[in-house]
Amino acid sequence: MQAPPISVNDIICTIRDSGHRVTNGKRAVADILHNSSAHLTVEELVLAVRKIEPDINQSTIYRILEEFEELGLVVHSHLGASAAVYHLAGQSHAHLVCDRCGSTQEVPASRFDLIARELLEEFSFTLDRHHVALSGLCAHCRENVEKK
Amino acid sequence: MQAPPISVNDIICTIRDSGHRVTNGKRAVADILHNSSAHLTVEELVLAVRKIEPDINQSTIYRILEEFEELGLVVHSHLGASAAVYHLAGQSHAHLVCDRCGSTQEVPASRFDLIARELLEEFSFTLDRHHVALSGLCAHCRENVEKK
DNA sequence: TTGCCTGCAAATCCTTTGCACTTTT
DNA sequence: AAAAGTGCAAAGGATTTGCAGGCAA
Repeated sequence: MQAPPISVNDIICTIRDSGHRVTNGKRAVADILHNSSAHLTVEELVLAVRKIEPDINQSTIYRILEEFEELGLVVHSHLGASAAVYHLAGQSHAHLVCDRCGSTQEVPASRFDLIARELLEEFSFTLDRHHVALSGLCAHCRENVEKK
Repeated sequence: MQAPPISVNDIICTIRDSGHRVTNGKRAVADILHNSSAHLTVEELVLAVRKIEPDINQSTIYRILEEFEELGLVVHSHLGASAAVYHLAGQSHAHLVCDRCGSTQEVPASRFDLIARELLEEFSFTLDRHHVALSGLCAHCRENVEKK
């Protein structure tokens, strides 16, 4: 059920095949996302990309990410914090976000196969398992709450 | 598993008990949220509250909602659209948000009891079932995608 | 009276957009 | 050369904040 890992080359080919153009900026974004298992904010992405392409502009990053999302290469989530985070679609996982401390854990997307099937059958809703973000309390914050 | 319904009076008492003050603005916000099963944006809430308290300011609404959330009376979700939506915690349900058309369906929170238990056991994560928002495709948009 | 609450306006943060210029194809 | 991509700056929307005055306790 897990999508196969996507190489930087796969990304480049997908861009070209879709009729879009391959630029240094896109190569750099693909590179960063591929070499980072984390979920990055646009700001973090900009800083990272500038180590490769120093003159890249933030709005260009936004536009590249928009294109990558349309191509299904990238997904983003709102993890409670204000800014959205992005990562490659191949690294398919859900986020568990702690309401208190903001920490996040990742859960394999396959864990949502069952509920995805239920939602499809009962609500005709096709869950995007690349894009699940669940709120709650992490173990640590849970303890602190209970001590009160 | 469903939280008991919260009356406007319960809300007022919770505010007072917590040491916060009860104001007309808070009463109005409690009233609107209680009488609306929908999930409201701050803007919608402002318009609704102004029918009761014409001079209320938007930033006051934000501050009231912040307080209500801290007290556990209210929860908000980011339903993909830009603005967050708020509703009473007692009206416990998850949102299914269509990525294409933005439509939302509600699902009883109890549907997430099983996965909540799994997440707790395997990841020590306490899911907040009041705050689940899942992305995907609604039946209608699903059809359109397949026709392509 | 005390100090929490509010209105107002300005600030901030994240994201989008218009336009002229530069690349990719 | 044509079209897509980019930098820059400005606009946009959502949310937060500082401060002076107003109101609940």
